Amino acid sequence: MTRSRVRAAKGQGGLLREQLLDVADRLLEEGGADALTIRAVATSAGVTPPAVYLHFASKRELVHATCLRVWSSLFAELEAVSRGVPDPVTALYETCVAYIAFGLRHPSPYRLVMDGEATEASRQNEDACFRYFRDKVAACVDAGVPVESATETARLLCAGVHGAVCLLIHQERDAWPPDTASYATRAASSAVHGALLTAAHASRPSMAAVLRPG
Amino acid sequence: MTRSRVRAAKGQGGLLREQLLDVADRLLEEGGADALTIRAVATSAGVTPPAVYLHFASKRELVHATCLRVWSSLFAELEAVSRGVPDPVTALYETCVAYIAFGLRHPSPYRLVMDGEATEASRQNEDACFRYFRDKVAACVDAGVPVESATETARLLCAGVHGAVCLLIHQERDAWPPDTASYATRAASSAVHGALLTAAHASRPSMAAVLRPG
DNA sequence: TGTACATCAGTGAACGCGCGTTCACTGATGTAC
DNA sequence: TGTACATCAGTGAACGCGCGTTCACTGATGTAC
Repeated sequence: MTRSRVRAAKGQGGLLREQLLDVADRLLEEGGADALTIRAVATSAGVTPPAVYLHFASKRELVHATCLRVWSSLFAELEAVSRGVPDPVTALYETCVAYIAFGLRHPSPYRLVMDGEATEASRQNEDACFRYFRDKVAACVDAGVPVESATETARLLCAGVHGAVCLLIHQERDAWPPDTASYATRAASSAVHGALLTAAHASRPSMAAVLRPG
Repeated sequence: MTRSRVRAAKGQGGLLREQLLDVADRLLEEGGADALTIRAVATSAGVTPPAVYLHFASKRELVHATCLRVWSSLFAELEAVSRGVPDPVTALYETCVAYIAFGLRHPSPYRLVMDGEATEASRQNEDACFRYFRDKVAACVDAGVPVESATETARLLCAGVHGAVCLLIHQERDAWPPDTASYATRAASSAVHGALLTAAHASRPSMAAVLRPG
């Protein structure tokens, strides 16, 4: 709530755009998607609601621009984590851990980009995220991990990490898992093992199959 | 949209309550949580909005009652599926498949009960659902499956199946997986294998660990 | 160097909308006398 | 058997709210003459 915002200089009207996006980030982070209204963003930026329309054609575009920022920071974190990890399976695992950690650190933005309405750009980012995982799986395949289809495996993997994030976000207020961090690593481990194992031989689970794996 | 509903007889006012819940189910199923409004429910039941308040104190209570119905049908389907399956691991797997199938068949109700605001009763049902999975895992442990903690394993399992439902719901309009049904069984298989394997020895994923499992 | 003017970043007040909810009322029906 | 009355399922109109969005306006600032 910047009380008396200084009006931007003549050619610098675009400055407000960045400020609005910063505020939108913060409101989303603190109050969830419901807190992301034109009025709240404007007021918190120290400006009146119509001023928002100087930079965004509609609420939809403001939300969309906010989502693009979330995707960018997710990609940045994923790319940072697997640098310098030679073992491709470990790199895949670390990617999963980073993904889950991102979701837990930014629950509302994560939910917005995952559950929000599907624009063309959001679909592209989802695809890019999926391809990122698939490429990491492909690296494992190149190194000799037996997997039928990298694409199928990546799907199983995405389901696993996404589910872990969802459950932890939903239950974190109840302190469901005693230790969130250790659960995140176990969930990542479970997703990697499950996806690679299922994609390798895809046996129907049974006592016999579980007791004599491989 | 029952145009001219016959007014209930003197002692039978409670009949409307069931009709309202039926309508609420249908609206939720067809239009998602946003379509579940007092006005829409009343109109679709052939009644005026204030009539709803004769049977529900608030919108919150109407939604809550609708959620209870969703939980009931989920539990009924889960319980029906593992009857007569002697192998406990297979029973666990079939439970996962049924869970995912339920989510896919009722995407909006599933999302409502999983992501909706947490009332005391909704928390109890979530706990009951979790316990259902944990008991199925415990049966596997009793039969000799090596698992450190049934509770931890059930958490990994819930994350896996929930993630599979979320991703399939979210992507089904794009026909992301070519064959939804086969993906559902693979996701269930991945969740079971991943959870049991991780809970058994919990090795940090690496090339060596993946190539020499067990 | 001074002044008229176009430009541009924002304001202030209002719009229509759908929502949950309230309140005074109605009209049929079973019951007491 | 007939009638007054209490009960009960619903109606009709309206309330206040927050929302996205629009429109006419303002006032500072750079620029042309």
